[in-house]
Parts: sequence; C-alpha cells; structure tokens
Amino acid sequence: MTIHSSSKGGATKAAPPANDKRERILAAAERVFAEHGFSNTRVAEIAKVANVADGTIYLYFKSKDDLLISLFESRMEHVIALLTEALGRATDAQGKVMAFVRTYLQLVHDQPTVAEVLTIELRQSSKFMKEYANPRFADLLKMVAGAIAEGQAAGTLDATVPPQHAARMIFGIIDELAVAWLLGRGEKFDIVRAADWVGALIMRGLERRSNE
Amino acid sequence: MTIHSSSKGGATKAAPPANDKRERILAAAERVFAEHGFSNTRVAEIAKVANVADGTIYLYFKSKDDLLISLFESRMEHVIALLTEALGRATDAQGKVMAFVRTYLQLVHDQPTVAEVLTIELRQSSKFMKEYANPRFADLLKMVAGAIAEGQAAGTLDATVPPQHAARMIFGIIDELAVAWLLGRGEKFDIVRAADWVGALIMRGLERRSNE
Amino acid sequence: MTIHSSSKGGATKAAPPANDKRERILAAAERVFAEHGFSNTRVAEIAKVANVADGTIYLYFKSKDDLLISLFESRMEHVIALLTEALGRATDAQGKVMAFVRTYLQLVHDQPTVAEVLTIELRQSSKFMKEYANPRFADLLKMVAGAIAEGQAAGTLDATVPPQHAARMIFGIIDELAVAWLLGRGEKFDIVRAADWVGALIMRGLERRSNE
Amino acid sequence: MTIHSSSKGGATKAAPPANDKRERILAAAERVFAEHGFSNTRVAEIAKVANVADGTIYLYFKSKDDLLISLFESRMEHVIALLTEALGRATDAQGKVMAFVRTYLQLVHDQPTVAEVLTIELRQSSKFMKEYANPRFADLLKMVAGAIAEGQAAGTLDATVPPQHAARMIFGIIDELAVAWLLGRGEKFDIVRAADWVGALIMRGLERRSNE
DNA sequence: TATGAATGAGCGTTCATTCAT
DNA sequence: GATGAATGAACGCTCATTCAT
Repeated sequence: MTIHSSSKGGATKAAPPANDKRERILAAAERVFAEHGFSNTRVAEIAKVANVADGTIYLYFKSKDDLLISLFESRMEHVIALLTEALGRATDAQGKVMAFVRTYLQLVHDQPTVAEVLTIELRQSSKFMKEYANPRFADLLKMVAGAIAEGQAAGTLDATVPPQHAARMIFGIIDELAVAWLLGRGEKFDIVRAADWVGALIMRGLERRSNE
Repeated sequence: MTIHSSSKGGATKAAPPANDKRERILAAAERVFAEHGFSNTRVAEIAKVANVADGTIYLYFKSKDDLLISLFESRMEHVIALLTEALGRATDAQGKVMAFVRTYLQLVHDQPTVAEVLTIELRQSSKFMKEYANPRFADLLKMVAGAIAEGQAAGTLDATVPPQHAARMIFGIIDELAVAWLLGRGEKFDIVRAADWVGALIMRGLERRSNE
Repeated sequence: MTIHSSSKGGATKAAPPANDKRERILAAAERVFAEHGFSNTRVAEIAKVANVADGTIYLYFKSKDDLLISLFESRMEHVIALLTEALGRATDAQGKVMAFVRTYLQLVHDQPTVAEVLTIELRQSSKFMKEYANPRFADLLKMVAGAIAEGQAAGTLDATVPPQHAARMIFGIIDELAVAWLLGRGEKFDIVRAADWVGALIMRGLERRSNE
Repeated sequence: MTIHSSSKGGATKAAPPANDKRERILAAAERVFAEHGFSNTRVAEIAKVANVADGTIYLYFKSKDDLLISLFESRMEHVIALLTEALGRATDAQGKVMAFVRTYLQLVHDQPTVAEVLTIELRQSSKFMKEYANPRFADLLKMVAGAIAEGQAAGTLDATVPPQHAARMIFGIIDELAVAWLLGRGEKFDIVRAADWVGALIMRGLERRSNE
C-alpha cells in the first residue's frame, strides 16, 4: 500500500490553475524547510525553488511565519483525511488504534518531506509550537483517544490509562520512530514494519506471559 | 522523592571558582533558552542575565551553538548520572526499565527548565539535532535497550521487539509526556504519576486480558 | 465670496470623456496626497480611490513623480487663472497686491485639499522642489512683483525693497499662514480675515505712527 | 558678523571625546539629508560619510526617524540659543524683532546645511512635521510674538495684528527668503542684507508716506 | 485601452562576533 | 582575563513599475 500525495484530482489538463503559484510556493517551502529547517531558510530561496519572484510570495502569504502555518494546514488537512478514512475502515477499537499507527507510519514512509516538516522543522518556530500547532495535533490525538475510549467502554481495552494520555503515549511512540527514521534517512530500519512492533508493545506489552 | 540540582556540592571552599563565570553563563543560558527558545534568544541577553559582558561569553564558548551544545553536555551528564544510579538500584530488567521511566519523569518534574531545554529548545537548532545530539541521546537509549536485552535473554521480557527499537519507543512515550506536561505548564496532569500509566502500557499492554 | 473648483466648465457634451480616467486619477491623487503625504502614498491606493487598476495610472502618467507634477500643473493652472482674474479687477498697485493676498487665502479656505497639496505635500518630493516647481511658483511671484513694480513706478508704493523680493516676502507671509491654518485644521484662526492682518502689516508696517 | 558652529568649546585637545561618534553621525546626517533629502537618504550612506559601520548608528539612535529628530533637536538648540542671546542684547521691542530677523538670516548664511535641513528637508518627514516639529517651531514664534506683545503693550508697536499671527507672518517672510536663497545656492541675492528689506517691509510697510 | 498579477531592486534593522583597551 | 563599543553581513518585506492577457 502506498499513500499518494494526490489532491486536485482529475484537473482538466488545460491551463495552470489559479492556485498554481500558491501550491508551487507551498511545495517549495516544504522542500526547503525540510532541508534546512525553518529559521535557516531564506524566503528568497523558497522563491527561487518555486520559480517565483521574492515579492510574489507575499501575494499569497502574509509573512514567512504565515507561510509555515499555511504549509502546516495544507499538509495536515491531508494527513487527517487519510487517517480518518483509515480509522473508518476499522471495525473495533483495537483495529482503529492500529490503523492509526500503520497509516501514520506508512505516510512517513511515503512522504518523508511532509513528515520531516510536520515532525521536525515545525518545531523550530516556537511561536508556532506554543501558540498554534497544539490544536491541530490535538485533533490527531482525539482520533486515537476516541478509539481507546470506545474500546474501554466496550470492555475490550484495559482501562488503567486514561484515553487521552494513552493516545499521547502512542503518538509519542510513532513520532519518535518517525524522527529516528527520518534522521537516519530511512536506512536504519523499515518504518512500515515498525508498526508491528508498536502493535506488540501497546497491545500485549513487554512483559512475557507464561502461557503465551 | 525529589531530584536535586546538586552538583557543585561540597566544593572545597576557598577554591577560586575559576569556572564561576562559565557556570553562571550556562545557568543563564538554561534559563533564557527555556523562556524564549534558542533562536529567539540573544547572546546579549544571556550575558545580561549572567551578569557578564557580551564578549566574555566568547572566552568560554566558541559560539552561540557551542554554548547550546555545552549546556546540553553539562545537563545531560547530570541526567545520565542520575539514571545510571537509578538503574543500578534495580534488580531485574523490568525494574530497570521502570526505574528509567520513573527517574526521567521525576527529573522533568523537578527541573523543568533543564527538561525544557533538553526536550524542546534543543530542537530549534537543526544543526544540533542532526549533527550532534544523537550520540548523547543514543547513550540514554542504550541504557534502556541494554536492560531490555537483558530481560529478553533472561526470558522475562517478550522478544518480539528488537531491544533498541523498544527503547526508542519507550523514550518516545516519556518524551511526549514531558513535552505535553511542559507545554501545559504542569497544569494538565501529574507527570510523576504518569509513570504508572507508562508501566501499565509497556508492561501489560492495552489489550484486556480475560483472566485479569 | 467663494472660489469654485469648477474648471472644464461647459464641455461639449457627448464628447467621450477620454480624460475621465485621467481626471479621476488626479482627483484621487489630490485626496490621498493631502491625507498621507506624497511619500507615504502608495500608487496602489491612488488607483483604488480612483477606481482604476494600478497599471492604468501608467497609461496616463509616466511615474509617481510625474503624477505629482501633473497634479501640480493642473491645480496651479486653475489657481493662476483665478489670481489673474482677481488682479485684473483691481485698479491700482496696492489693490492688486491685496487682491492677490485675499484671493490666495480665500482659495486656501475653499479648497483645502488643493492647498494642502500645493503648499505642504509637494515639498516632500525634493526632486519636485528643486528641479521643477520654481518656474510655476515664479509665475505667481511675477504677478505680485509686477504690481509692486507698477506701484513703485507710479510713486504710490515705497521703493526700498526690490519688487521681486518684496513679492517673495509677501508670498512667504501668506504661505506661512496657509501652512499654519492647514496644519491646525482650520481651527486656530479665520484665514480669510487674516488677509486684513496681511494688509495691515505689509502696507502700513508694524511700527506705530504717532499721527495715526 | 559671523555665527560659528562652535559647541564643545575649548575641549582638551586630547582623545576624541565620548560622543565623538554620535556627533560624527549627526554631522554626516546633516550633510547627506541636506544633499538628498530625508527619504532619499540611505542610512548606509550616512554611515559611510560618518565613517562608521551601519549598525553603529543604531547604538546612538533608535531609528532613521529618531536620527532626524535628534538632528533637529541638536541644531535647533543651537539656533534657539543664538536667537535668545541676540534678543537679549536688544533694548526695545522693535530692536528685538529685528535682532531675530537679522540673526536668523545670518545663520542661514553662515550655516547653509543646517538651514537647509531645518527649512527644507525636515518637511519631507510628514510624521515629523505634523507630530513633532511644531512645538519647537512654536518656541521660535513665541520669541517674536513675545517681543511684539511687549511693544504693543508699551505703545511702540501697532496693535492691529495679534502678536502670534504677526510673528507667524514675519517667520514666513524670513523662511521664504531662506528657501529662495538656499535653492538659488546663494547666488541670487545677499541674504544678510535682505534683513534690511524685511525691516523696511514689516516696520514701515510698503505704502508710501507722503511726508517721507 | 484596461487590467492586476508578477516582478525584483532596494532598504531599514538586527545581532553574533570581534578586538582595542 | 574581562569589557562592551563597534562591526557588517544578512534578511524579511515593500512597492513602483511592467506586461501578458
């Protein structure tokens, strides 16, 4: 399975659509932020990569910060859509949690630049992290927490850990795996298969069962 | 239990504190980085807080980046010492893993500025993240991985997940909890007690056992 | 008495107002320059106020500077016409000088935006002040200087001061009054009546006559 | 008579005093503003002329605007001191007014760059003109208005024109003469002798006395 | 003619780092 | 060692002007 960047579906092959420039700038920003990090990125370089004049960026975005936030919005929207869809296909709580894990890791694998921006570079704008990003990340967490709460209510999942904190911990796991994989440039391990490790850890735990 | 900042402990009095300035600068940097973040911190402000001239900082550190790295080294040394000691007191593998988790979270609780710098602000220096930090974090991971490997060898821990990856995942959990707690300014939950959640999750798993 | 903006009076009707746009742009420029000053005015804002596209302005004017100069020309033409007419109605030299003063101050009163542009904002374009404006202002001065020279020749005016310098000084007086009145938003004094002060000052002088 | 720039009187010939740089920057700003006007002057050029790094300017002045205002303050202080002294030496109201006129015009003659900045370039910063300059210019006007009021009270000066407006008109005269002289690069007439014209105009008036 | 999206040169300001004292 | 005034490269953003449609 592979997750495609898609978007803009079957556009009429004709003229470059209205938001051609805007999307080109976002794509350039994604690439350059991923490579150099937010604060080491010059607006001028994004413009160059997007094949656009410096000033043009300011026709579509209010500031460099706004560009970062817009990029986040744009990519996150896609991520959330994918995850929502994946959870929707699962039938029980456990399946939903694992669907989240698998889809997320698959996405990191398929779109490493997006992942790099979302998991690493965005954190370089503290303003962003502290004032803006949380609500969006919160949405992700709620998806997982919701599934866990469901499972706990249905009695299929252990209720020791409050759902939202369990979700947070699970997110910590996959985020850490993503960072490790990205910083290791994908050479250290197979992040898609890592989903199985996550499954083993969070579902059955590390402790050995005598009767297993 | 509380972890003390200690260090400097029973220094032989008199001793001309040659490193007085150096430590003052590190302490100032810790405080200011934690408050404003790395890239929003001006070297001049660190100097002011340290009660030292701007230029003096460059007598002890090669650059702003070097100051960050030195701060990391200094604080990490302490963290590693504490963790090593804690693991030493544990008798079995499971105990060691939990000792790591508990001690780490306790440390976040007791020294939030240190934790903030180590878990959040350091990541704003991509140079740091990508080129430097890993080896040190790797030491932390090895401590946990070692304990897990031990347990797996002894047959007390499940061997599904390779030790180093299990360690990484566990670190992800506590790191995420730390970030959440720090960004929530400690008001959202009790991070010391969160160790129990971690224990429940990683030892027994989320899945409910019929015979439990 | 009131001076009307008029101009362009009974244009042959029908005539496709080719210069509709041009005049709209000039009017917009007058208004915006008067409000924000020349260098704080964006061409884009003039376009907006004129209800015209940015680029359209460049179909009628070579540059922002040219727009300013054209505005000056256009308004000055009107001012000169009014003053010429007023001087024409006067019979003697003294009457002409006073007609100039009264008409000028009345004009400031009736068309403050025009006055603001002519007396204040134009001075923000040094290129304008130094390279262009003089010839036009010179025309104004010549009107007054001519009347004074006449009076001196006729023996009704004192010949101590060379006509062109006397004219300059008189212009300085009314210009200063105009500036003061405009910056004070017309609330400080009655600029129309100020003509009497000017009359008193330049005709009889400050010094008290024993037999007056 | 000549007015000297003086200041800093008999400084010990030793080391360049503390405010060496600040004064050098002000002098450079005076020169460059006079030559190109405020908004056409680049901060970098002032720095170059002052033989100072760009950033140094910001050690002494908060912004380019602040530099302009500081320059105004600095030069105006001197101007006011000179005028105050001159008025002090006069014995009667008429003498004071004429002392003001003569000293002011002499100053324009002796320090044309200062005059150019004060009378022409400062007006290019509308913020300056509208929000700041008035109070200072008001001080100048008050000096003259005070003298006139005195004379009116003593019965030696005609009381037709309210003192503050008479002062304004007189200021308009000398300001206009200054501008004309400066823009004409001093080649058109002798501005020092122009004081006599002013005297003739404002004291005795233009009108011819039969018994003169 | 008219449009307005696009351009890109230009500039004020910041701040890590240096160095004369 | 210690100082802090001085440096100057670097960069985000603006806005007059152009030009494809």
